[in-house]
Amino acid sequence: MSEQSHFIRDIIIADRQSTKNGGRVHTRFPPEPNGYLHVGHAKSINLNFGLAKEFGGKCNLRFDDTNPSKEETEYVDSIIEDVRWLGGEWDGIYYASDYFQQLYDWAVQLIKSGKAYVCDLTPDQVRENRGTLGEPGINSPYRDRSVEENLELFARMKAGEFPDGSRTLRAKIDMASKNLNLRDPIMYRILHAEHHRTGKQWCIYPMYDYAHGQSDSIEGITHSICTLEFEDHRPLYDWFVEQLGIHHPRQIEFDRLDLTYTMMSKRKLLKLVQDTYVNGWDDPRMPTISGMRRRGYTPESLRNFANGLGVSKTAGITELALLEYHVREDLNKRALRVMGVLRPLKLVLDNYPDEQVEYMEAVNNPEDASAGTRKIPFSKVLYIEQDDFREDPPKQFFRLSPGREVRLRYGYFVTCTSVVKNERGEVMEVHCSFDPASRGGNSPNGRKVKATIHWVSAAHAMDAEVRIYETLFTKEDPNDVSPESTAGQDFTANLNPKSLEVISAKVEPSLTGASPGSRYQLERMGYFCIDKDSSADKLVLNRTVTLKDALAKIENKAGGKK
RNA sequence: UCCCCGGUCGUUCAACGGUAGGACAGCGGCCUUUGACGUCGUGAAUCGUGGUUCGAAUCCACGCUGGGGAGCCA
Repeated sequence: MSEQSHFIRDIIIADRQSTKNGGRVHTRFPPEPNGYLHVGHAKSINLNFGLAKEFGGKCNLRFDDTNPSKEETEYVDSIIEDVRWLGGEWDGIYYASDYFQQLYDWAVQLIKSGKAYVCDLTPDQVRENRGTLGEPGINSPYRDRSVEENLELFARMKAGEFPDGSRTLRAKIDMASKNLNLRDPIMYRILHAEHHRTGKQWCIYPMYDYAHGQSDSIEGITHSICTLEFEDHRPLYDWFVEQLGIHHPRQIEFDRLDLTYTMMSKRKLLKLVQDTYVNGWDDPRMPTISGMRRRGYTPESLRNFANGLGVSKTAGITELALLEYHVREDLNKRALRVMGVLRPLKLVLDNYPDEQVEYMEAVNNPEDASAGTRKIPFSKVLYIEQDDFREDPPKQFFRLSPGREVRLRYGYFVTCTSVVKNERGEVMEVHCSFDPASRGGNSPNGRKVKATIHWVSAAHAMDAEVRIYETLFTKEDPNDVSPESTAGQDFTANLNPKSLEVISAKVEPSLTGASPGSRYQLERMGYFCIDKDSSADKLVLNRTVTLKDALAKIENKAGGKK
């Protein structure tokens, strides 16, 4: 199973052959600490760390912390934890803020060479002078200040003599450029804010465009991989390092990950958290790395997913099904099997001795013989899944129904003899007779049954709270707010009211003491993971993902035909 | 209106002038003490029009179409 090649790998291979950078490969993963990492970042992490590893190079974890008003230490900590969990092995942790002094010195150098100037225009005036997509901008009246004046003003900006927004340092490039990023872009703005690392040491902060390339350069980055929206910034990235005459990393852009039914905008994820549409950044419904970890995803599954994505410049949208495929594949290999009944229906074996308890042997993981077996208590009164019984079974339904025989997994063959209903006509109890010759679920005489269902002994089962998750949004594109819907509607209108369902389930007693984070397959129901909200007397399970469900598919189709 | 980048099965990625292939999804068998897993099979695509060429998904031109771009955000 070799990885597919892609254009970035091809570029790196070509660069190594050309002895550019001395054959070195050095990448970086540069998040801004203004939120939690999400599955989209996993793609970038996988790419940057993966390429470095593949070519015997290095990858830095660098925080792009140039905007103190949005950044927090909490985010730095979570990002480090998430990158580590995903398996990223960084050469070092760096911060753009470590380079503030060097960046400042370089700015002075650009002023001296006549390539930068202090501009006194207000934000509104800057915007007006910038021109439009179709028309050129006009030069700032401060564009031709003398080097001396610029030097003095810039020093005073740094010294804190001016209020926020009153002045900027701009690169002197071309106000008529077709590329708006080249119309004398702002390099520094005044921000009297407390930075999470440098405190109040600085009151001027470099803009992304001025800080990023130079930070890459300082770290000796060879390939600066970023997402497509920075394509238009590349000429500016190149311009700065060329003017400065310093090491010139190559910026390469690729398409960011977009997933159906998933919101990737950090800003909007923040809104979900702040307005409590979800229970924090690590809510298992969130596409954040921490949310997915809590939900039960494994780092391997995320890595395999990211690896299988491919890298291109086509801005597309990946189906959520691909992600689910990778979790199932990984969990199938490693998750221990266990029986649990999500929506219990009482099943009574009329011909089973009242007080008898037998211990049935069950396989822990059919995919892994070394996982061994365990004993599960079996008795006269059991719980089975409500969905596994139908009084009037449709043609394709093979499970339990009046008169029909099925197998209780690892238990016995049982035949439904009668049902007990309440006054509303709902089935409250199912009565069966069992075949003593079928102990363990073995066919006594070659007799076949079409279904095997799971169960739990009523007297021995543990109660568990199970959290069933569906997609957070009802639409493939959460941002698709139909125009007819009243103005003011935003993506929250597409929130799925059924994204979380909490139910009381019955699980086999072997789950006693299961530790938070451990993952299981509840046979026939899906993969689950023990939530951190669990306590000694209360087990809480998150459903990571369902198993593929052939019956559901059949029924959906039948229902769809109507 | 201007600039940049794209357009290959439903989705995603490959094919780098020489047989359009994989994965997921779909469909249909087989297997099955999980309607799971596994396994076998199957349908399904080069945006259009010209041109270059023995030969074009690939090169060129024009058109169509999608994404990005006018933060003192990153």
